[in-house]
Amino acid sequence: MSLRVYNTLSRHKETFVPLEPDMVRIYVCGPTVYDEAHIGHGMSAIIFDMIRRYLEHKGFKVRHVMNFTDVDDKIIDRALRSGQDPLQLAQRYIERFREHMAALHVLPPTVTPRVSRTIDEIIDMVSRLIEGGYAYESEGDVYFRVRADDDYGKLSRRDIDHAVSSDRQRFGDELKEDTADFAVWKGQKTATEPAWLSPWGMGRPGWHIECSAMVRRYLGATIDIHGGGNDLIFPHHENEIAQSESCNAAPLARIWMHNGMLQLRGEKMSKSLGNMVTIAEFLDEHEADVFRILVLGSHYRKPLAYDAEIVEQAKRALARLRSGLRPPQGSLDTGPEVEHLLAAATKARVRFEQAMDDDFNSAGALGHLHDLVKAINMARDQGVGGDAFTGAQDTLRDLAGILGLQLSAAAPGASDAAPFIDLLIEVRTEIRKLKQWALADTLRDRLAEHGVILEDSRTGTTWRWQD
RNA sequence: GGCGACGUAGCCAAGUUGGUUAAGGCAGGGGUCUGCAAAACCCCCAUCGCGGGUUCGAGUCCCGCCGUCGCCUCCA
Repeated sequence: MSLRVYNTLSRHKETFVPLEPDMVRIYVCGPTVYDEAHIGHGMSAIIFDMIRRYLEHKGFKVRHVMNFTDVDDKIIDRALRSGQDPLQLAQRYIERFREHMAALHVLPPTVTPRVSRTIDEIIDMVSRLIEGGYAYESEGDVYFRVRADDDYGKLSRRDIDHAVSSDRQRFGDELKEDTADFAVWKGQKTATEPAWLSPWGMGRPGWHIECSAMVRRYLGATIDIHGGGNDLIFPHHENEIAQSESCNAAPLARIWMHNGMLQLRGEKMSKSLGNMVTIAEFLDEHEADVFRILVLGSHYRKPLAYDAEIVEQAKRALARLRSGLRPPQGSLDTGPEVEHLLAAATKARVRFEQAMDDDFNSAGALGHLHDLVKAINMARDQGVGGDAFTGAQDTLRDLAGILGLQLSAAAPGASDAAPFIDLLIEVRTEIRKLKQWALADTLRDRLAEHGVILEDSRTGTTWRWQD
């Protein structure tokens, strides 16, 4: 079955056919690095990581490019206020970002270009735009001539006149021919801001041009998928399209994918509103898989309301998925129970793929994983073991892995305390044989106080760390 | 004001090219197992914001209304 993907440009799901068979070129807008990344960035990263993993699962070779905006007004502001070098400040947050992504098990993109290292390509592109009549210099700045682009506004579905009327009230920018025009190159205003030599004097790139230049350099004129948060549709992606398509005379991206916003207390979480939870804060308290389940548990295009309760629910859902990986308790390897389990594993695989093929419906896919967990647990209760059992667990691990879930709980044996806990359990087992229930229960309760959960079963006592 | 999205059980949420029983998770209730507990398993728990319309048939299409949210300025 073929993959269908919702395209913001057409507002429809389209059958996905890459330009080159077996190869997908994808560009995702990355962060402006002037502060700690928040879980909204994490959400976006996880969504595109899921997409990339699934594409790879489908057999595509994925060339995935994500930029770091390391030259920007806010970086400059922040740096100057604290007496730092803007590029060094950006460098530090790039490193932080990478650490956080690794902690969230987000695969590193194939290439992560930065504005500060793409200046030549940007200048080249700006020059071409000027040559083509799509941009003009004005006192050291260069502006894109929006009126020269006949299909400007096609992505965000707005017409220039509206943009103009709302813009005109805010800016009285005499340097522009038209108030809807936007900067592709900004002349240097003060000696303290980073600047590079260009045909238009010292200056730095406008915000949108970097992505156009990076796409062109690392992926070519036309790519398969261009992605980002839906808050980037206008003006950022609209302007990228304008620049790239005017420069290259080719479509920028076949498919535009946009994820919904993470909202906190009913509002979009953003740095400017100051209502944010950083990735570091989240990971201080919860595992990476919890966040991934939280994000992939709803559709990527929908807004996601974040609060303590959905974190708790995601935590439970994770524990539930993990229950499917507990060892078998029997060795039954033939019979209807085994057949049922095998059928469930096959069904899970098929349904998982169907869901994911339908515009990366990860929430539906997770549901099918839960169905498989139920079948595995039922089989365990029925005494199924052997290859059929471990095979079904492999399927679970495999499918979860496509979503980027680790599912590995902190292994009980991995702690220094493990030998002592095992010893206590041995002693308690003897106590239970003597039916000294009060003492046995006390032991269990006291261990629970230290986060060690004991579970008695016919085959003995097992323990695990509290979730 | 312009553009767009969303509204499914107590909570999260899938399903909308119309068609047998509206996924799944969490919480809750009942039961099995257990010395007890935990875990697991079994059973129960919605007619899809509201009002019209199209149709043999609509959560799924159309119109209106209400509500929530996003973009229109930097933002994943």
